[in-house]
This record gives sequence, C-alpha cells and structure tokens, in this order.
Amino acid sequence: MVTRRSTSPNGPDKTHEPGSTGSRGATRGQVDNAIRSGLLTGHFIPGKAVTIRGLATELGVSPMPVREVLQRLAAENALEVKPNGRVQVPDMTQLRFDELLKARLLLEPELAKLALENLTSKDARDLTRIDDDIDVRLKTGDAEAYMRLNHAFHFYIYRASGSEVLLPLVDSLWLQFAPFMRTVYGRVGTANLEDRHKEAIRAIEKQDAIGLAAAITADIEDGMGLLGREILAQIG
Amino acid sequence: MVTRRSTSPNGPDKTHEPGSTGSRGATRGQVDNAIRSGLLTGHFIPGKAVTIRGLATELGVSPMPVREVLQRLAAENALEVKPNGRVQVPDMTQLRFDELLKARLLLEPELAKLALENLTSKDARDLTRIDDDIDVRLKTGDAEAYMRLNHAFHFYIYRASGSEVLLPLVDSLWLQFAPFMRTVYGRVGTANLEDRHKEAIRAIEKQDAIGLAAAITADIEDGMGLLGREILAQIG
DNA sequence: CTTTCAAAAATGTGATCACTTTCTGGAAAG
DNA sequence: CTTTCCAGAAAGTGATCACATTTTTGAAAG
Repeated sequence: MVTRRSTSPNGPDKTHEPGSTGSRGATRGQVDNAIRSGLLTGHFIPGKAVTIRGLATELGVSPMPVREVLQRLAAENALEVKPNGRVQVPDMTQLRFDELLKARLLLEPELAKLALENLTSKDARDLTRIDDDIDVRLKTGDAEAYMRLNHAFHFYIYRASGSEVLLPLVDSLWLQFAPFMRTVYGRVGTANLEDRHKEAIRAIEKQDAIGLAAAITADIEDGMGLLGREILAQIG
Repeated sequence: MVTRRSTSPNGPDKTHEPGSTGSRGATRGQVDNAIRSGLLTGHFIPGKAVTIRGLATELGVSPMPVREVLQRLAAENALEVKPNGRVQVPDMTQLRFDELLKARLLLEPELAKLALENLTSKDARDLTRIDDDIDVRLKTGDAEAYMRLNHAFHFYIYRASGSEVLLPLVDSLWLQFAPFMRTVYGRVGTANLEDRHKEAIRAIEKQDAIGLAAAITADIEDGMGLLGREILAQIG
C-alpha cells in the first residue's frame, strides 16, 4: 500500500517536505511569489502562453500548486484564461490601457494619503535610498531592476496605509500593466524616464497630503504617458 | 441551493461527463457561479468556515474544482485563507468597511459615467422593471431577493460600460460587503431601505452624466449608511 | 461540573492518474 | 510552393490518494 514517490529522474521532490520550509501552503506561496514577481519584473511577455506543466517543471513542483496560483492570478486579471483553457498574459489594448490609467489615478493618490500619517522621517530616508538606486538603474538601463525598485518604492508607501481593500485593488492593477511596461522599456529604453519620487519624498517629510497626492498623480501620468505614446505603435 | 446530480449515493459522477454541459472548465464555472451568487445573496455568513469537501459534497462535484474556485475568490478578497489553511468569509471590521465605502464611491460613479453612452431608453425600461421588482421585495421583506435584484440593477448599468478593468474591481468590492449586508438586513429588516434608483434611471433617460454619477453616489452613501450605523452594534 | 488529554474525525495540500481536447509537425496531395 | 489532413505530443480538467496538521470528541481525572 505504498505509492511510489520520487522515482522519476526529475520532478517534484519527495513528499510534502513536512517541516522543511514551514507552515501550510508553503509550496503554493513560493510559486505565487515566483510568478507574481516574474510578472512585475517583466519576465512574462503579453500574449505568451503560460502552461501549468511548464511552470511546474521549471519551479520543481507538481502541477497542483501552479494550477491554484494560476487561478488566483486569473481572478486578479493578471492572467487570462482563454476559452480553450489555455492561460496567457493578456494583450494590452487601448481600452484596457485607458482604464488602467484611470483606475490608478483614482486609487493610488488616495492610498498614499491614507498612508501619510503612518510614514515617518525614517521612511523618507528608506524611500530616498530606494530612489537613489532607481536613478542608478535608469542610467545603466537595467529595466528589470528598475521595475522591481519602482514597485518597491510605490508599495513601500501604499503598504504603510494598512489598507485591506484599496491595496489589493492596486496590486491587481500593477500586475496588469507591468508586463506591457516591460515590452515598452525593451523598445525605447529607460534613459529618458522621469519620475516624481523626490517630490513624493519631500511631501512625506512635510506631512503634506495634497503634495503627496499630487506627486503620485504626476508620477503616474508621466510614467503611463510614456507607455501611452508607445501603445499605438505596439498595436497598430 | 444548488442542483445536486444525485446519481450515486455519494461522490461525484464518473468521468468528465464529456459532452454533457459543454466546453472546457464547465464544472468549475458552475461551482464558481454557485459560490459567487451564494456570497452575493447572503448565503454565507461572515466568520463562517467554508470547507472544500463540504462544498464539494453539497455541489455534487469532486474537491478539485472547489479548491480552484476558493483560491480565486480568496484572490478577490471575497474569502479569507487563514494561516491554518482554513477558508472563511472575512469578518467585517470598521477599517474594512470604511475602505469599502471609499472604494465604491471612487469607482462606481466613474463606471456609471463610462456606461452612460451605451445605455438606451430600452435599458431604462429594463432597469425600471428591475427597480419595480425591488420595491416589491423591500415591502415583503425578502432580503435575499432584494440583494440579488439590487446587484442586478447596479451591474446592469456597470456592465454596459464594456469595462475590463474597473468592472472586475467593483465586482470584488460587492463580493466583500454583500455577506455583511445580509447579516444587517437580517437584523433590521428591509422596510426602511431607500435607494436612488429612480434618480439614476431618470439620469439615464436624459443622458445626464453628472446626474447619474450623483445618483449612484447618493445610492451608495444611503445604502452603506444603513450598514454603517449597524456595524458598531454588530462588532462592539 | 470543569478541566485535561488522548483518540478519532475532518481538513488542506501536494502528487499522480485518466481522459478529453487542443495544438503541432510533417507527410501527402494539389 | 502551398494547402490539407492525420498522427503524435502537449495541455487542461476532474478525480483520487497519501500524508501532516488541525479540530473535535469523549472519556477520565480533579
């Protein structure tokens, strides 16, 4: 009455690895982080198919946790389940882009204002450190590192809000436009990117809610503006 | 609540039921609809545990599609996966409630404005029919039917927007507050509920974007106001 | 009657299987 | 050279299994 385990040359490791990593759903959490960060840093290209077995092999786990994570990400509209069951990174369209911009502009400044009272001068210093790193990566043209750090910068602020509703919504929005962002940077580079991070940091130091919201708004408009100018070329 | 296959004493039916219902993922879709509408009509009580095997048995399917749907709904924050892996309907808190109200006020009027240009006088008639039905249910105190119809009314409008980004976000918000809504109606009844549906219909007939947004805003504030007054009693 | 604690039941998780559908590649026909 | 079509490969889906953990139960002890 013994099921054969770990007989195949490669494939998932032994059993549940009882106390290896830790608590319940550890494998799923690991898979979730891997795919999420892959989306946010542009490892997945819009239109590219994402297969359960492929990812499972790549991550060294069984198809099960991958299936569940893919369903989760599809529920957040970070992935798209096509009628034939195939999963892929959604293609960007003008409609989707316009809506993503609108939703970001509605939610993110509000989230930043909620976060402001929880942000201290220490946080401003942390953010400055991240922003300095961003400037370096922009100059060296490291698009992947830039995307990761830009995400870290924004969500350092948003997370401080302690939000349980708005934050997940914004999370979903970033997962949706990030893959497209990456294709644009691959085309036009990162050299002439400008952000309003320093204005945001200054507003945090002064506890200036209006100023912070304005900085975030401008940052979104600038950043998405670059994407917007390229979207027609990409599609048309 | 849900159709039971009732072929064998227990356990799901044999194989995939090849051409029975139709296309790919049919069972998952059925489970998804069942649980979603259950949440929206208040069949699930906040704090109540939701078990995979329990739902699977109740719906007459194997645990697999239920697992995936529960993960989806957890990703939309309609359900909560606790550290021990158990899944439950999240409890309402003051923080969550305030954020849900804020998010609804930010997104839904905007969504209604997007939809306006696609709404015709025929749609106004359809909405009137739904609203008349709502009035009846409010008088008879049928909370479940009210919730279903109120959802139908709002999303009849929102769906007309053709939105692919804002609409799913609002979907998630409704899934989050609906279960709590139900518990409040069970406590205070539905008799003294007032909505701004007729104002919204009038604005649609006149193609008045400002008026429609104002009606939706007022409708949300009125409806959530009733919930808000009860939330402290429920929690404190 | 309350508390303690061990046995039993229930639950989530990861893996694997069987089956159907879908996609891919290449040979054959035009 | 292009198109058609079929066989093999690949992929998603639902079901089932084995296992660790958690929860519940129920009896014994205080």
